[in-house]
Amino acid sequence: MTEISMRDRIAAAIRKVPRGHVSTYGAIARAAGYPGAARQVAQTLHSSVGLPWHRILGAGGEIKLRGDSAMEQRLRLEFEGVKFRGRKVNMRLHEFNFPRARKTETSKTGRRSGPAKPRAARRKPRR
DNA sequence: CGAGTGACCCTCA
DNA sequence: TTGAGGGCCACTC
Repeated sequence: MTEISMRDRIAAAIRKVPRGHVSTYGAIARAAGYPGAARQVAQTLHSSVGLPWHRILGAGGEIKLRGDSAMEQRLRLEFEGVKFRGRKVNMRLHEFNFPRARKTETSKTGRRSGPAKPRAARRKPRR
């Protein structure tokens, strides 16, 4: 059952991000159960309302927005106590870790410890 | 039903 | 560190 739409699930993950913390599209997508669906996270933020969209940043903690939206997001985050490091956010201090997300904890290299799911379709036509 | 788009991510050089 | 390329997935026209 649980015919939950992907957006609802993503929205739920976004709502789990507490104030003063931030997350990335990829992290939200993974926490929602859709690894690689980072783009859908962005669309969900656009379609859904009432979500802390300003707490969602791009990879590396950089704001991928443009124009006034980017400025607003930055202001909102700073207002919540998020520190910015130049144009990027200091994820090291505010990157939220999802409770359900079991990413095998990155050791130290920060890389994913092997593809839990053999993405066979990840073939590269070498050109 | 097909093609294009998008508040993106990851990997390699 | 920065830059470029390829891939993923849902929604819209």
